[in-house]
Amino acid sequence: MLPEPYDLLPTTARQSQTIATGDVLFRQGARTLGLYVLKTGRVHLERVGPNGERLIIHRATSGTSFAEASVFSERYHCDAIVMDAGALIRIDKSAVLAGFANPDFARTYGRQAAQQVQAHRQIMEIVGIRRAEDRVMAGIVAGLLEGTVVDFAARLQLTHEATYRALRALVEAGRVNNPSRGTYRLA
Amino acid sequence: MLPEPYDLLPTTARQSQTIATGDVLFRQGARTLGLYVLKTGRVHLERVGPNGERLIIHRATSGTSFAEASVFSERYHCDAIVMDAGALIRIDKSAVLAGFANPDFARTYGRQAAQQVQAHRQIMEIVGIRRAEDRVMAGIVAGLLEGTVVDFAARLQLTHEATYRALRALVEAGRVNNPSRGTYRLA
DNA sequence: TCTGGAATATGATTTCAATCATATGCTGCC
DNA sequence: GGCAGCATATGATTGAAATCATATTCCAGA
Repeated sequence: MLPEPYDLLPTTARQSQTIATGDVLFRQGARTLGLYVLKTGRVHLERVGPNGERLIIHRATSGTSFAEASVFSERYHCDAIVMDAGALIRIDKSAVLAGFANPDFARTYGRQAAQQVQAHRQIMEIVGIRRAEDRVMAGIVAGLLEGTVVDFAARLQLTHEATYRALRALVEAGRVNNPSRGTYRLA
Repeated sequence: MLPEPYDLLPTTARQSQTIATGDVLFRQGARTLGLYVLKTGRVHLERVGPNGERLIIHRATSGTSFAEASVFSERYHCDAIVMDAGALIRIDKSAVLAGFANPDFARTYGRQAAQQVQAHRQIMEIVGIRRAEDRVMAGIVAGLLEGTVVDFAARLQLTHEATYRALRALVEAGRVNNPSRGTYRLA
């Protein structure tokens, strides 16, 4: 199903569509239609700087929403380009704006957003840790190691090699257990 | 005055207080009172991991709010410790929750939160750029260089030395102008 | 006006993560 | 069953940012 809080909006507010690599969902300056929930595939949000520099704003991954702020804007402020084919749901801007009149939707939206902000702040703190070993340890303590080590490394802004080495060092220091190939947990 | 959207809440929902270094605003597990807007000073949010590891969750700076998610929780999930003396305003949890019944407050909250999420995503993308010179350039294009270079460096998760060197390299490459000591802008 | 602290700025050295390379195990699929 | 692709894992080398050091400028405040 749709992630909170958008599951509370009328089903008429959603449009499913499949996307192919290279598709452009919207362009900087185009009138805003709403936000998107990516089911599968990959989408990049890119902005062109004042002197023509391309700048990636965000890389959306499966299960996440993007362009939420477009709901409060007349025009998109970046391009959305499909990197890997997949599927997504577009959620009407007007439905979201109307949804804020429903305290249930509004509170759920607020809770989700506040938790997301907190998670971002924590990741930024962790990414600011210089030593790979300390960073990986903090990432584990924060519960960021749930999927593959490769994904974990990307979230920590480390190469997977550096992450594997740090994991091994932590295991050798007795701070982390490695019960089986590819699984690590706090000692 | 108070930053959006909290300026829309009744003044009775606010309590001003001064804070001294070492003060503890709340502890992990304590009943939640609400969120805070820091006027001056510095506050750290810290969490204790399952095995007793101290982990900084967030470092709040002047003019920003923190513990927003506590509004949706029974207990605080981290400690708030004053690092530098200053002043702050506490905003009642119940007033915020009640505020969501007001569509104007709810939409303003939603807009603020969505924009903050976007800003965080962009900073995370920029921080993921490995080369200091590219990172600094992206930071400038994104408009992150507004205060001091020292603050800019901290936002980029670079040392200020590395940032100064990157700025000099960008100036020498003609990509950035340095009209006067301490001021840099796109060429 | 003097002084202390912070920002600006840059040089020298070190360290440690990125990069490059290689190997193995696992999984899905043709 | 075999092959392709990916995650896991680790070694060797390189490169670039951190660290350490130092100097100047600027500003606030005593």
